[in-house]
Amino acid sequence: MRLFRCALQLFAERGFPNVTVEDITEAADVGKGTFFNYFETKDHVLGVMAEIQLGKVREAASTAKQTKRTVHSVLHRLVLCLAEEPGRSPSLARAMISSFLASEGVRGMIEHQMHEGRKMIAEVVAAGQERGEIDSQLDKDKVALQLQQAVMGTVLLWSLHGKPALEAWIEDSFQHFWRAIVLSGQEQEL
Amino acid sequence: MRLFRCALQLFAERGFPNVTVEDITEAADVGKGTFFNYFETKDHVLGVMAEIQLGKVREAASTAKQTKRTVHSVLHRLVLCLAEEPGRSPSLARAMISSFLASEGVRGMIEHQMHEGRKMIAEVVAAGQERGEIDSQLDKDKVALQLQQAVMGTVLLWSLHGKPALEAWIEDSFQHFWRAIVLSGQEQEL
DNA sequence: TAATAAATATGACTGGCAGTCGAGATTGCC
DNA sequence: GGCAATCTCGACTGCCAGTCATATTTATTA
Repeated sequence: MRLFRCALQLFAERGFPNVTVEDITEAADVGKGTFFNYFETKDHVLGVMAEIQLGKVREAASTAKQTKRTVHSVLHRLVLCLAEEPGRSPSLARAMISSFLASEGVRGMIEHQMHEGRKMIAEVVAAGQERGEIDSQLDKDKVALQLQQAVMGTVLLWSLHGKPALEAWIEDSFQHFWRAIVLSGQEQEL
Repeated sequence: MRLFRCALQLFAERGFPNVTVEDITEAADVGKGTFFNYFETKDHVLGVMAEIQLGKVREAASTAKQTKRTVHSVLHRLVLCLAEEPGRSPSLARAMISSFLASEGVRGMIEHQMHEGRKMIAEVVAAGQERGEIDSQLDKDKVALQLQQAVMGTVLLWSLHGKPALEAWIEDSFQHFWRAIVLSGQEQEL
Protein backbone atom coordinates (compact mmCIF):
# COMPACT_ATOMS: atom_id res chain seq x y z
CA MET A 1 0.00 0.00 0.00
CA ARG A 2 1.52 3.23 -1.19
CA LEU A 3 -0.33 5.44 1.28
CA PHE A 4 1.00 3.38 4.14
CA ARG A 5 4.60 3.60 3.03
CA CYS A 6 4.41 7.32 2.40
CA ALA A 7 2.79 7.91 5.76
CA LEU A 8 5.46 6.03 7.66
CA GLN A 9 8.23 7.75 5.80
CA LEU A 10 6.83 11.19 6.50
CA PHE A 11 6.22 10.36 10.14
CA ALA A 12 9.79 9.21 10.45
CA GLU A 13 11.14 12.30 8.74
CA ARG A 14 9.10 15.05 10.32
CA GLY A 15 7.46 13.48 13.32
CA PHE A 16 3.85 12.38 13.50
CA PRO A 17 2.29 15.65 14.70
CA ASN A 18 4.03 17.65 12.00
CA VAL A 19 2.52 15.61 9.20
CA THR A 20 -1.01 16.30 8.01
CA VAL A 21 -3.21 13.81 6.24
CA GLU A 22 -2.97 15.98 3.18
CA ASP A 23 0.80 15.79 3.27
CA ILE A 24 0.46 12.05 3.11
CA THR A 25 -2.09 11.94 0.32
CA GLU A 26 -0.10 14.46 -1.65
CA ALA A 27 3.04 12.40 -1.30
CA ALA A 28 1.10 9.32 -2.37
CA ASP A 29 -0.51 11.31 -5.18
CA VAL A 30 -4.12 10.56 -4.27
CA GLY A 31 -7.04 12.65 -3.08
CA LYS A 32 -7.45 13.38 0.58
CA GLY A 33 -10.65 11.41 0.96
CA THR A 34 -8.92 8.29 -0.25
CA PHE A 35 -6.87 8.16 2.90
CA PHE A 36 -9.99 7.57 4.95
CA ASN A 37 -11.07 4.71 2.73
CA TYR A 38 -8.07 2.83 4.06
CA PHE A 39 -7.56 4.16 7.57
CA GLU A 40 -10.27 5.07 10.03
CA THR A 41 -8.20 7.88 11.48
CA LYS A 42 -4.72 9.29 11.17
CA ASP A 43 -3.49 7.34 14.20
CA HIS A 44 -4.82 4.16 12.73
CA VAL A 45 -1.77 4.01 10.51
CA LEU A 46 0.31 3.39 13.61
CA GLY A 47 -2.06 0.74 14.82
CA VAL A 48 -1.60 -1.08 11.55
CA MET A 49 2.13 -0.71 11.87
CA ALA A 50 2.01 -2.23 15.32
CA GLU A 51 -0.02 -5.10 13.97
CA ILE A 52 2.60 -5.81 11.37
CA GLN A 53 5.24 -5.74 14.09
CA LEU A 54 3.38 -8.29 16.12
CA GLY A 55 2.93 -10.40 13.02
CA LYS A 56 6.68 -10.64 12.68
CA VAL A 57 7.07 -11.59 16.30
CA ARG A 58 4.38 -14.22 15.96
CA GLU A 59 6.08 -15.65 12.93
CA ALA A 60 9.43 -15.74 14.66
CA ALA A 61 7.82 -17.46 17.61
CA SER A 62 6.22 -20.17 15.56
CA THR A 63 9.32 -20.95 13.52
CA ALA A 64 11.34 -20.99 16.73
CA LYS A 65 8.93 -23.50 18.16
CA GLN A 66 9.70 -25.90 15.32
CA THR A 67 13.46 -25.88 15.65
CA LYS A 68 14.31 -27.00 19.17
CA ARG A 69 16.09 -24.06 20.67
CA THR A 70 16.70 -22.96 24.24
CA VAL A 71 14.28 -20.53 25.87
CA HIS A 72 17.05 -18.02 26.09
CA SER A 73 17.69 -18.15 22.39
CA VAL A 74 14.02 -18.03 21.45
CA LEU A 75 13.20 -15.08 23.66
CA HIS A 76 16.32 -13.34 22.52
CA ARG A 77 15.23 -13.78 18.96
CA LEU A 78 11.74 -12.46 19.74
CA VAL A 79 12.83 -9.24 21.32
CA LEU A 80 15.33 -8.55 18.58
CA CYS A 81 12.46 -8.80 16.13
CA LEU A 82 11.17 -5.53 17.45
CA ALA A 83 14.36 -3.80 16.52
CA GLU A 84 13.76 -4.49 12.86
CA GLU A 85 12.44 -2.10 10.26
CA PRO A 86 9.99 0.27 11.88
CA GLY A 87 12.20 0.35 14.92
CA ARG A 88 14.87 2.01 12.85
CA SER A 89 13.44 5.46 13.29
CA PRO A 90 13.26 6.99 16.75
CA SER A 91 10.57 9.40 15.70
CA LEU A 92 8.42 6.58 14.35
CA ALA A 93 8.83 4.71 17.59
CA ARG A 94 7.87 7.80 19.54
CA ALA A 95 4.85 8.32 17.35
CA MET A 96 3.73 4.77 17.82
CA ILE A 97 4.02 4.71 21.57
CA SER A 98 2.64 8.19 21.93
CA SER A 99 -0.41 7.64 19.83
CA PHE A 100 -1.34 4.31 21.26
CA LEU A 101 -1.32 5.90 24.65
CA ALA A 102 -3.34 8.86 23.47
CA SER A 103 -5.95 7.53 21.10
CA GLU A 104 -8.71 5.32 22.44
CA GLY A 105 -9.01 3.38 19.22
CA VAL A 106 -5.39 2.49 18.75
CA ARG A 107 -5.00 1.67 22.41
CA GLY A 108 -7.56 -1.06 22.07
CA MET A 109 -5.65 -2.67 19.25
CA ILE A 110 -2.35 -2.44 21.05
CA GLU A 111 -3.65 -3.75 24.35
CA HIS A 112 -4.91 -6.77 22.54
CA GLN A 113 -1.62 -7.29 20.77
CA MET A 114 0.35 -6.88 23.95
CA HIS A 115 -1.81 -9.47 25.60
CA GLU A 116 -1.24 -11.88 22.77
CA GLY A 117 2.47 -11.16 22.85
CA ARG A 118 2.58 -11.95 26.54
CA LYS A 119 0.80 -15.22 25.98
CA MET A 120 3.37 -16.17 23.38
CA ILE A 121 6.23 -15.37 25.70
CA ALA A 122 4.58 -17.25 28.54
CA GLU A 123 4.25 -20.31 26.33
CA VAL A 124 7.91 -20.21 25.46
CA VAL A 125 8.77 -19.89 29.13
CA ALA A 126 6.50 -22.78 30.04
CA ALA A 127 8.15 -24.95 27.44
CA GLY A 128 11.53 -24.03 28.88
CA GLN A 129 10.34 -24.93 32.34
CA GLU A 130 9.26 -28.36 31.20
CA ARG A 131 12.66 -28.92 29.72
CA GLY A 132 14.21 -27.73 32.96
CA GLU A 133 15.97 -24.80 31.38
CA ILE A 134 14.58 -22.32 33.84
CA ASP A 135 13.25 -22.63 37.32
CA SER A 136 9.76 -24.09 37.28
CA GLN A 137 8.74 -22.14 40.36
CA LEU A 138 8.68 -18.95 38.35
CA ASP A 139 5.31 -17.59 37.34
CA LYS A 140 5.45 -17.67 33.56
CA ASP A 141 3.02 -14.80 33.21
CA LYS A 142 5.03 -12.60 35.47
CA VAL A 143 8.16 -13.39 33.56
CA ALA A 144 6.41 -12.49 30.34
CA LEU A 145 5.25 -9.23 31.81
CA GLN A 146 8.72 -8.36 33.03
CA LEU A 147 10.18 -9.01 29.63
CA GLN A 148 7.57 -6.88 27.95
CA GLN A 149 8.15 -4.08 30.40
CA ALA A 150 11.87 -4.26 29.86
CA VAL A 151 11.50 -4.09 26.11
CA MET A 152 9.01 -1.26 26.16
CA GLY A 153 11.13 0.74 28.56
CA THR A 154 14.12 0.21 26.36
CA VAL A 155 12.38 1.30 23.19
CA LEU A 156 11.01 4.31 24.99
CA LEU A 157 14.36 5.52 26.26
CA TRP A 158 16.06 4.72 23.00
CA SER A 159 13.48 6.69 21.08
CA LEU A 160 14.60 9.76 22.97
CA HIS A 161 18.26 9.26 22.17
CA GLY A 162 18.35 7.21 19.00
CA LYS A 163 22.08 7.23 19.29
CA PRO A 164 23.27 3.68 18.91
CA ALA A 165 20.95 1.37 17.04
CA LEU A 166 17.94 0.03 18.89
CA GLU A 167 19.39 -3.44 18.52
CA ALA A 168 22.25 -2.66 20.86
CA TRP A 169 19.93 -1.26 23.49
CA ILE A 170 17.67 -4.27 23.35
CA GLU A 171 20.67 -6.55 23.51
CA ASP A 172 21.79 -4.95 26.78
CA SER A 173 18.33 -5.00 28.27
CA PHE A 174 17.80 -8.58 27.40
CA GLN A 175 21.03 -9.57 29.08
CA HIS A 176 19.96 -7.67 32.15
CA PHE A 177 16.57 -9.33 32.06
CA TRP A 178 18.05 -12.75 31.73
CA ARG A 179 20.41 -12.31 34.64
CA ALA A 180 17.43 -11.63 36.86
CA ILE A 181 15.75 -14.79 35.64
CA VAL A 182 18.83 -16.87 36.27
CA LEU A 183 19.20 -15.52 39.77
CA SER A 184 15.56 -16.30 40.54
CA GLY A 185 16.43 -19.89 39.80
CA GLN A 186 19.45 -19.81 42.11
CA GLU A 187 17.40 -18.40 44.94
CA GLN A 188 15.02 -21.30 44.72
CA GLU A 189 17.89 -23.68 45.24
CA LEU A 190 18.65 -22.42 48.71
CA MET B 1 -2.28 27.19 41.12
CA ARG B 2 -5.94 26.47 40.50
CA LEU B 3 -5.61 26.08 36.74
CA PHE B 4 -2.99 23.42 37.21
CA ARG B 5 -5.03 21.37 39.63
CA CYS B 6 -8.14 21.58 37.49
CA ALA B 7 -6.20 20.60 34.40
CA LEU B 8 -4.71 17.52 36.02
CA GLN B 9 -8.03 16.46 37.42
CA LEU B 10 -9.78 16.76 34.09
CA PHE B 11 -6.96 14.95 32.29
CA ALA B 12 -7.21 12.15 34.79
CA GLU B 13 -10.98 11.94 34.49
CA ARG B 14 -11.51 12.22 30.76
CA GLY B 15 -8.09 11.69 29.25
CA PHE B 16 -5.86 14.40 27.89
CA PRO B 17 -7.14 14.53 24.31
CA ASN B 18 -10.74 14.75 25.46
CA VAL B 19 -10.15 17.88 27.47
CA THR B 20 -10.02 21.26 25.77
CA VAL B 21 -8.27 24.30 27.13
CA GLU B 22 -11.67 25.89 27.52
CA ASP B 23 -12.84 22.97 29.64
CA ILE B 24 -9.96 23.71 31.94
CA THR B 25 -10.44 27.43 32.15
CA GLU B 26 -14.15 26.95 32.69
CA ALA B 27 -13.50 24.54 35.52
CA ALA B 28 -11.04 26.99 37.02
CA ASP B 29 -13.49 29.80 36.40
CA VAL B 30 -11.14 32.05 34.44
CA GLY B 31 -11.04 33.31 30.87
CA LYS B 32 -9.45 31.23 28.18
CA GLY B 33 -6.60 33.62 27.52
CA THR B 34 -5.50 33.35 31.13
CA PHE B 35 -4.45 29.77 30.57
CA PHE B 36 -1.78 30.87 28.15
CA ASN B 37 -0.40 33.37 30.63
CA TYR B 38 0.67 30.41 32.72
CA PHE B 39 1.35 27.66 30.22
CA GLU B 40 2.96 28.06 26.83
CA THR B 41 0.85 25.30 25.36
CA LYS B 42 -1.64 22.73 26.49
CA ASP B 43 1.02 20.00 26.74
CA HIS B 44 3.15 22.24 28.86
CA VAL B 45 0.97 21.37 31.83
CA LEU B 46 2.34 17.88 31.65
CA GLY B 47 5.87 19.14 31.40
CA VAL B 48 5.35 21.04 34.61
CA MET B 49 3.87 17.98 36.21
CA ALA B 50 6.92 15.98 35.24
CA GLU B 51 9.14 18.65 36.73
CA ILE B 52 7.32 18.40 40.01
CA GLN B 53 7.75 14.65 39.92
CA LEU B 54 11.46 14.98 39.44
CA GLY B 55 11.59 17.51 42.24
CA LYS B 56 10.21 14.92 44.60
CA VAL B 57 12.73 12.37 43.46
CA ARG B 58 15.53 14.87 43.87
CA GLU B 59 14.39 15.67 47.35
CA ALA B 60 14.15 12.03 48.29
CA ALA B 61 17.62 11.49 46.91
CA SER B 62 19.17 14.27 48.91
CA THR B 63 17.54 13.32 52.20
CA ALA B 64 18.54 9.72 51.57
CA LYS B 65 22.12 10.86 51.12
CA GLN B 66 22.11 12.31 54.63
CA THR B 67 20.90 9.23 56.44
CA LYS B 68 23.32 6.41 55.70
CA ARG B 69 21.24 3.83 53.94
CA THR B 70 22.12 1.00 51.62
CA VAL B 71 22.03 1.55 47.87
CA HIS B 72 19.25 -0.92 47.63
CA SER B 73 17.12 1.00 50.06
CA VAL B 74 17.85 4.37 48.53
CA LEU B 75 17.10 3.30 44.98
CA HIS B 76 14.04 1.50 46.18
CA ARG B 77 12.83 4.68 47.79
CA LEU B 78 13.54 6.70 44.66
CA VAL B 79 11.53 4.55 42.32
CA LEU B 80 8.62 4.36 44.71
CA CYS B 81 8.53 8.16 44.66
CA LEU B 82 7.23 7.95 41.14
CA ALA B 83 4.25 5.97 42.27
CA GLU B 84 3.02 8.83 44.38
CA GLU B 85 0.27 11.28 43.59
CA PRO B 86 0.23 11.92 39.87
CA GLY B 87 1.02 8.28 39.33
CA ARG B 88 -2.32 7.40 40.82
CA SER B 89 -4.19 7.88 37.60
CA PRO B 90 -3.42 5.66 34.62
CA SER B 91 -4.84 8.17 32.21
CA LEU B 92 -2.64 10.93 33.59
CA ALA B 93 0.37 8.70 33.25
CA ARG B 94 -0.58 7.90 29.68
CA ALA B 95 -1.06 11.56 28.90
CA MET B 96 2.29 12.43 30.34
CA ILE B 97 4.25 9.81 28.48
CA SER B 98 2.32 10.32 25.32
CA SER B 99 2.70 14.04 25.17
CA PHE B 100 6.34 14.15 26.02
CA LEU B 101 6.95 11.79 23.16
CA ALA B 102 4.80 13.82 20.82
CA SER B 103 5.47 17.43 21.55
CA GLU B 104 8.87 18.89 20.76
CA GLY B 105 8.74 21.37 23.58
CA VAL B 106 7.85 18.99 26.37
CA ARG B 107 10.29 16.42 25.11
CA GLY B 108 13.14 18.83 25.64
CA MET B 109 12.16 19.34 29.25
CA ILE B 110 11.77 15.66 29.91
CA GLU B 111 14.99 14.65 28.25
CA HIS B 112 16.79 17.04 30.49
CA GLN B 113 15.04 15.72 33.57
CA MET B 114 15.71 12.13 32.63
CA HIS B 115 19.34 12.95 32.21
CA GLU B 116 19.47 14.55 35.61
CA GLY B 117 17.63 11.64 37.12
CA ARG B 118 20.15 9.25 35.67
CA LYS B 119 23.00 11.24 37.12
CA MET B 120 21.38 11.05 40.54
CA ILE B 121 20.97 7.32 40.30
CA ALA B 122 24.52 6.89 39.07
CA GLU B 123 25.79 8.86 42.07
CA VAL B 124 23.91 6.63 44.44
CA VAL B 125 25.32 3.59 42.71
CA ALA B 126 28.84 4.98 42.85
CA ALA B 127 28.48 5.61 46.57
CA GLY B 128 27.33 2.04 47.00
CA GLN B 129 30.29 0.79 45.06
CA GLU B 130 32.69 2.66 47.30
CA ARG B 131 31.10 1.08 50.31
CA GLY B 132 31.35 -2.29 48.61
CA GLU B 133 27.63 -2.87 48.52
CA ILE B 134 27.58 -3.62 44.85
CA ASP B 135 30.18 -4.84 42.45
CA SER B 136 32.53 -2.05 41.53
CA GLN B 137 33.08 -3.45 38.06
CA LEU B 138 29.59 -2.38 37.07
CA ASP B 139 29.25 0.70 34.92
CA LYS B 140 27.23 3.05 37.09
CA ASP B 141 25.74 4.87 34.13
CA LYS B 142 24.55 1.67 32.56
CA VAL B 143 22.99 0.60 35.80
CA ALA B 144 21.20 3.93 36.04
CA LEU B 145 19.94 3.56 32.50
CA GLN B 146 18.68 0.06 33.17
CA LEU B 147 16.80 1.21 36.21
CA GLN B 148 15.24 4.07 34.35
CA GLN B 149 14.21 1.79 31.53
CA ALA B 150 12.70 -0.67 33.95
CA VAL B 151 10.68 2.01 35.68
CA MET B 152 9.47 3.60 32.48
CA GLY B 153 8.46 0.27 31.03
CA THR B 154 6.61 -0.55 34.20
CA VAL B 155 4.71 2.71 34.29
CA LEU B 156 3.89 2.31 30.62
CA LEU B 157 2.42 -1.15 30.97
CA TRP B 158 0.67 -0.28 34.18
CA SER B 159 -0.93 2.75 32.57
CA LEU B 160 -2.67 0.39 30.16
CA HIS B 161 -4.04 -1.82 32.89
CA GLY B 162 -4.20 0.33 35.97
CA LYS B 163 -5.44 -2.70 37.83
CA PRO B 164 -3.36 -3.04 40.96
CA ALA B 165 -1.77 0.14 42.20
CA LEU B 166 1.35 1.37 40.44
CA GLU B 167 3.25 0.82 43.64
CA ALA B 168 2.88 -2.92 43.41
CA TRP B 169 4.06 -2.97 39.83
CA ILE B 170 7.11 -0.90 40.62
CA GLU B 171 7.83 -3.08 43.60
CA ASP B 172 7.96 -6.17 41.41
CA SER B 173 10.05 -4.50 38.77
CA PHE B 174 12.52 -3.21 41.25
CA GLN B 175 12.99 -6.65 42.72
CA HIS B 176 13.57 -7.99 39.26
CA PHE B 177 16.03 -5.20 38.53
CA TRP B 178 17.92 -5.81 41.72
CA ARG B 179 18.29 -9.52 41.12
CA ALA B 180 20.05 -8.75 37.87
CA ILE B 181 22.40 -6.39 39.66
CA VAL B 182 23.21 -8.96 42.30
CA LEU B 183 23.93 -11.60 39.73
CA SER B 184 26.24 -9.28 37.86
CA GLY B 185 28.28 -9.15 41.03
CA GLN B 186 28.36 -12.92 41.35
CA GLU B 187 29.52 -13.31 37.77
CA GLN B 188 32.51 -11.11 38.47
CA GLU B 189 33.54 -13.42 41.28
CA LEU B 190 34.11 -16.36 38.97
C1' DT C 1 -20.24 -3.80 -27.21
C1' DA C 2 -23.61 -1.73 -24.35
C1' DA C 3 -25.90 -1.55 -19.95
C1' DT C 4 -25.69 -2.05 -15.24
C1' DA C 5 -23.92 -2.73 -10.85
C1' DA C 6 -20.15 -2.53 -7.40
C1' DA C 7 -16.17 -0.60 -5.71
C1' DT C 8 -13.05 3.34 -5.31
C1' DA C 9 -11.54 7.98 -5.66
C1' DT C 10 -12.19 12.82 -4.85
C1' DG C 11 -12.06 17.51 -2.89
C1' DA C 12 -15.16 21.07 -1.21
C1' DC C 13 -17.10 21.53 3.23
C1' DT C 14 -17.79 21.38 8.42
C1' DG C 15 -16.87 21.56 13.20
C1' DG C 16 -13.86 22.02 16.65
C1' DC C 17 -9.85 23.46 18.88
C1' DA C 18 -5.11 25.51 20.02
C1' DG C 19 -3.08 29.57 20.25
C1' DT C 20 -3.03 35.13 19.40
C1' DC C 21 -3.89 39.82 20.43
C1' DG C 22 -5.57 44.25 21.53
C1' DA C 23 -8.47 46.13 24.86
C1' DG C 24 -9.93 46.40 29.44
C1' DA C 25 -9.67 45.45 34.55
C1' DT C 26 -6.74 45.21 38.80
C1' DT C 27 -3.11 45.91 41.66
C1' DG C 28 0.65 48.38 43.75
C1' DC C 29 3.26 52.59 44.38
C1' DC C 30 4.54 57.39 44.82
C1' DG D 1 -5.53 60.52 42.68
C1' DG D 2 -2.81 59.37 38.98
C1' DC D 3 0.54 56.45 36.67
C1' DA D 4 2.60 52.08 35.57
C1' DA D 5 3.02 47.39 35.69
C1' DT D 6 0.70 43.26 35.77
C1' DC D 7 -2.94 40.31 34.96
C1' DT D 8 -7.43 39.06 32.64
C1' DC D 9 -10.37 38.43 29.09
C1' DG D 10 -12.96 36.48 25.03
C1' DA D 11 -13.57 37.49 20.12
C1' DC D 12 -10.81 36.15 16.31
C1' DT D 13 -7.66 33.36 13.19
C1' DG D 14 -5.71 29.52 11.03
C1' DC D 15 -5.32 24.87 10.79
C1' DC D 16 -6.62 20.24 10.27
C1' DA D 17 -9.10 15.71 11.01
C1' DG D 18 -12.80 13.67 9.37
C1' DT D 19 -17.49 13.66 6.35
C1' DC D 20 -20.19 13.13 2.33
C1' DA D 21 -22.33 13.69 -2.04
C1' DT D 22 -20.65 13.18 -6.53
C1' DA D 23 -17.71 11.39 -10.11
C1' DT D 24 -14.80 7.84 -11.93
C1' DT D 25 -13.06 3.50 -12.55
C1' DT D 26 -13.56 -1.55 -12.65
C1' DA D 27 -16.17 -5.88 -12.86
C1' DT D 28 -20.29 -8.37 -14.46
C1' DT D 29 -23.69 -9.93 -17.47
C1' DA D 30 -26.30 -10.30 -21.77
